[in-house]
Amino acid sequence: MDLQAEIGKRLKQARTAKALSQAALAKLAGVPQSHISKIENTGVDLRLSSLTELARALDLELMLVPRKVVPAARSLIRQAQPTPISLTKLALRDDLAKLEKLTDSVVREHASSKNAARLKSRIHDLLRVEISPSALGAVRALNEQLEALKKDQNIQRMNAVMQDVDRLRNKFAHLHPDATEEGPRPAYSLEDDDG
Amino acid sequence: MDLQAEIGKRLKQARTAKALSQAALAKLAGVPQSHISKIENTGVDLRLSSLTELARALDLELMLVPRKVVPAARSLIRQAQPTPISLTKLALRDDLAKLEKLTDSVVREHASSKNAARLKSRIHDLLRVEISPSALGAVRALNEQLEALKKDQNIQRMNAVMQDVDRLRNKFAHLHPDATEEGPRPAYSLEDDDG
DNA sequence: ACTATTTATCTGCTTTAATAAATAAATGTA
DNA sequence: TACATTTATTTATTAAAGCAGATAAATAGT
Repeated sequence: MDLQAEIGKRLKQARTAKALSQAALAKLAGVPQSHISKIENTGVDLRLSSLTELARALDLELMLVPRKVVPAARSLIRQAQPTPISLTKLALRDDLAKLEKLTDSVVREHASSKNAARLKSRIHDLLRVEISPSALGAVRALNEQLEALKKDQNIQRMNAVMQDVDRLRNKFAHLHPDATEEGPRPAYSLEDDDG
Repeated sequence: MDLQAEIGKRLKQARTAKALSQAALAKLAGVPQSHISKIENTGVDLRLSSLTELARALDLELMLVPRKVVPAARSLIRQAQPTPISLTKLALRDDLAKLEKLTDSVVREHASSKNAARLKSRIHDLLRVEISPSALGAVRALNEQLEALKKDQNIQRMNAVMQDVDRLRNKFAHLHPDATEEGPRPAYSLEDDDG
């Protein structure tokens, strides 16, 4: 990949990381939106002045670094980025929120069903447990099953879901034996427990 | 100072540090010499491609660094530079070489003078001692005196110089008592004794 | 489906870096 | 001083970024 494309990619990454649209960045950096699109997609042989304006707007600074220092500098930059695990944690949060919503939908659609009420109870038990980001896939699978249940309540599928819920809950309840005994502890947290 | 000028200055510094002429760098980087002159002196709003070619030729790399990481990165870069003390050591070497030359000149011009012969002997004693870079100023002052002696031998000035030479030698001979007893040990060395 | 937002693409014009040389001026050395 | 090397300045031309908008196409949300 050539440098222009690389810089363009880096700028796009930084922009999206700050949840800015191209138009918003255009305003901040004093560069037309159409130009930003080109820079991000086809690579442009930017002038220093344009690059530094864009960088400034994205809280970046252009530096000339001695080649032998580059690995160390890269390492510094990497440390300052959100880690993949943090991103997975964010994704897990989203999917757990979705799980709760889908459960409510299923219960609402099948209000008279005892099974539905039981399912809801199971799901809520699960949401009270601290779930590791490694369970992202399993949570997603549950969500898919619930989507299907929403459309068509099937007793067998519902039982299968409840079993999966129980299995998942048991997996993480064992890791935290106090979890079931404490009060309403949040099932997930955004706090950084790296330390 | 604006960024273009700053980059130009940085590039000049890197070039001279590598003892490259503008023409030599021009060849390495594939940029005309005339352009390099302009970049270094008036600042040019360079294109990314040009800047990276110049940087590459100077063992530098362009990086986009998050603002909060910049101080740390600067620190890394500073560590990778020759330290002021190393530069002072180089300067001392130059001035000691000059001292030796000037002495020879003075002696040559006043060949029949006993004082000149004595001075030469004193200077050679001094050059056999390990002199610290902190003595750079004193060595320079001696050189100035010798420049004056070259033009006009003055008995009083010569005596003053000899006293200064003795004083300087005594200062560093005390730090290394073995220096006067060992064989012809070099008076100075470029080796890095930081470790 | 409809609407709002975002991004990609296009047009026409201006500016300036880049290109290719040449040479004047400055600096360094013997 | 003479000569070699280095740097600064100049000329003419070309390419492409930059500027100013406008709008088509894609995406996201309800």
